[in-house]
Amino acid sequence: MPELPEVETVARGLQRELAGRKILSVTLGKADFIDDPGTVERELPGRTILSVERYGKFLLLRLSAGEGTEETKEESALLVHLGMTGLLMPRVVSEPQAKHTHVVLLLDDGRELRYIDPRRFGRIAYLEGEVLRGELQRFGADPLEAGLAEFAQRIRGRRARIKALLLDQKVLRGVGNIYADECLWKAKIHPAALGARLKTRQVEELRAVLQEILQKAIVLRGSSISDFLDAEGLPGEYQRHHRVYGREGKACFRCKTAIRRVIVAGRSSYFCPKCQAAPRGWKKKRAKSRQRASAKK
DNA sequence: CTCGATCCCTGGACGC
DNA sequence: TGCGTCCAGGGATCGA
Repeated sequence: MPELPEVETVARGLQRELAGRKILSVTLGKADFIDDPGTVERELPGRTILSVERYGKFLLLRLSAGEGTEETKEESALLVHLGMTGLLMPRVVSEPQAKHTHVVLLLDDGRELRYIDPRRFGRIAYLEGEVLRGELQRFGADPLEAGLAEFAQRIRGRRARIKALLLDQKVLRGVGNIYADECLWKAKIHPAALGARLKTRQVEELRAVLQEILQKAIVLRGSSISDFLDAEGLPGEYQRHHRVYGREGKACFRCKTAIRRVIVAGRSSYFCPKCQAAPRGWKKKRAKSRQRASAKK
């Protein structure tokens, strides 16, 4: 599941491989996850990939201006979200296509950029000018760049649970379920804690831990827990450093207490019940909602 | 504003 | 071997 470190890894690989390459043609398979397939097919051929950047969990392929629009010089880009199972990698044309290959961009060097995504939870969109800028503005701060003041304001100004805030791309762009749990464990904050209730000290710690863990994960080329591969087709290594994610029932690395899993913000959340103290009222609230759920049946 | 529920989708795990 | 069922989860959306 590609989150910030995985997308950063792919972006770096693609930048190395694709910068300066020209797109000759576009072939689409199943296109139900593409914003406007017709626009993608029409706009991409003839464009040069200027650069590949990460923006939150998106890959941003910056493109040269289209023909006939030289005077407007509108910036344009192909946005690619890998969803849960998306892979984006250049392959030589002769190599057989993997199953679930939905987008193929033929390049001017004998290779093609292939988008493979079994579940099609990803998203692809060609955007330019004001629309592109508007789309990018919808997202919150990059967790690696956010200063303490901005970070604190984004977290403490909200009453939602910290897990929900970390996953909310309008608050911070790029954090997903795995790194949210890893960071909360390291910062000793319960996933159901309310953002507004966090102490100054905890907010500072959380920001530091986020940056430390994300940076470390980037160095190790991300986490490959199901099927993530980078632009070269290589898995990441950070899954070996996971401390809580996917470790229900196993001993906490700090205190040996059994790691537990609860649903917070609709997502599996792994935490240590001893290191990460539950907020007031949380246990009662959970019991109640579980009662409701079983009464329904 | 915040919550939970529901949908999208396929592959893998599991039970029989 | 082959079913059926459940689960994984990022994000959009909707009603409470």
